[in-house]
Amino acid sequence: MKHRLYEEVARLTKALASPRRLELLEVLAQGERSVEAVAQATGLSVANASQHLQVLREARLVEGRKQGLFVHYRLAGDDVANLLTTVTRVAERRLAEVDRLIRKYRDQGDEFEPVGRRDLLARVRSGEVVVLDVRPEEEYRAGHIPGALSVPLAVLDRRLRAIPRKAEIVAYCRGPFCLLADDAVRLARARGRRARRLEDGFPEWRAAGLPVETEDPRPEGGYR
Amino acid sequence: MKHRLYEEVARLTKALASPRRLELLEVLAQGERSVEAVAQATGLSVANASQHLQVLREARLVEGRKQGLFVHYRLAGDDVANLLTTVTRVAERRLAEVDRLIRKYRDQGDEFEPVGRRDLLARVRSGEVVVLDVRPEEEYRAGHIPGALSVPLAVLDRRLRAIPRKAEIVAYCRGPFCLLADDAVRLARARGRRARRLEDGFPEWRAAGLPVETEDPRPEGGYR
DNA sequence: TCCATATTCAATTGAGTTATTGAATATAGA
DNA sequence: TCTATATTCAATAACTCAATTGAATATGGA
Repeated sequence: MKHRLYEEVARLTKALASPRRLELLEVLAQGERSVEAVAQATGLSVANASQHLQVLREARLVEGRKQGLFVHYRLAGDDVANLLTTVTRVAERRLAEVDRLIRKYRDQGDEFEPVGRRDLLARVRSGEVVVLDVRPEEEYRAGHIPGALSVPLAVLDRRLRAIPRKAEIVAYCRGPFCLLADDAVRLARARGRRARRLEDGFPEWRAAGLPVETEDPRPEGGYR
Repeated sequence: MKHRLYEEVARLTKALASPRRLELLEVLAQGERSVEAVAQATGLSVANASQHLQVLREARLVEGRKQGLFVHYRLAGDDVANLLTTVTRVAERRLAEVDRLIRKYRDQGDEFEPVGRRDLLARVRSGEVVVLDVRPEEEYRAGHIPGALSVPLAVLDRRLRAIPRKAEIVAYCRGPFCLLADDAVRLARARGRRARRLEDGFPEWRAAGLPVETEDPRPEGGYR
């Protein structure tokens, strides 16, 4: 009956699996607080805070105590505070590791130089690279590099999983001074991918007389 | 910039928030394993195991090493194994606490005696108790106790949240020898609710000439 | 080169989660 | 009793996750 325990552990980790609730716990780690005080401290709406607190209570990570109009919540025990610091420490270590990797790559030299326009087309065709258009979708529809997928920054993290790990990612946006592609590259690298930005952007591509696609041959992106 | 870290911690706990993945980690804690070996050990399909392993890899909880046809996965570090035991220990303690509470209540006497038919109707009307019909939905539709909600066992855990904590829960099923209601009561108590079963079941209720409802006045249950 | 095999991908389906909104409930005090 | 206030409830819409299926990819050996 090992499953029973896994279920229980998962109930607990599920309650922890939300940045909001982690923040709530952090607040409660400082001491007992009313719902409103918690909401204030975290910037959540009162109703939302209340619901999150109930999730935490069902997982027995916090306890509530009603006194007059107020319900005072607090951590359910020292082991909860411990758990919180343990999991945070592991996350910090992982994060530091990622940073270290990135720095190492960056120092390695031209592996992470921006990509030139000339190289790109052939490498897209060969499947060696995946080109991401990280501009808003309307701009993509109005014209984009052939074979590029429309992946606005907001959905990149989610879509990343659907892109083969071995492919190198090349992101582009509106031009050399637009930062969208830089953000995309940073995120992709943080997830362990090889990623570069196109040295300039789509306007320059078009201006150079290179081919442009206006219909999307794989709607929502061939990958997912 | 505290949010950045909460996001990171949540990425990690999200990866842990699945009984399947916890089981995978447990297997990998014993040593390096190929995808197929992991699938075998856990009873998951290979594709499913592979996907879960990738989630774990994105969270940097495991690492993969390709060798020939096989990819060998292993835990990403000692801190992962530690985290795993820490979170399990907390869950165990919570679980034990719940058991203790239940036992305490049970020993307290008639608070947890089954409910008699006579008492029930008045208490439903007063809102003092919530009556749950835990039989399959077809049976509920064919006739049930007035005011009862249809909550088959499979969805009970989910629906429980929508039932006010202060209300006592009374569950019934097919009769005194049917165990559905017992399971429901056990689950509800494990979630910290006051819950009892009806001493017998619906057939006896009907046989006693008590009122029966056949249309559902609050479809899918008035609560959620 | 072709084949067998381990793994991953891509799409789909159903289920669960989150934030938001407005209403309901409960309590203290006038 | 009525009122003001803290909290919770209920419903909804948008998003995210899990399992399944069949196809695609990569590798080692015949």
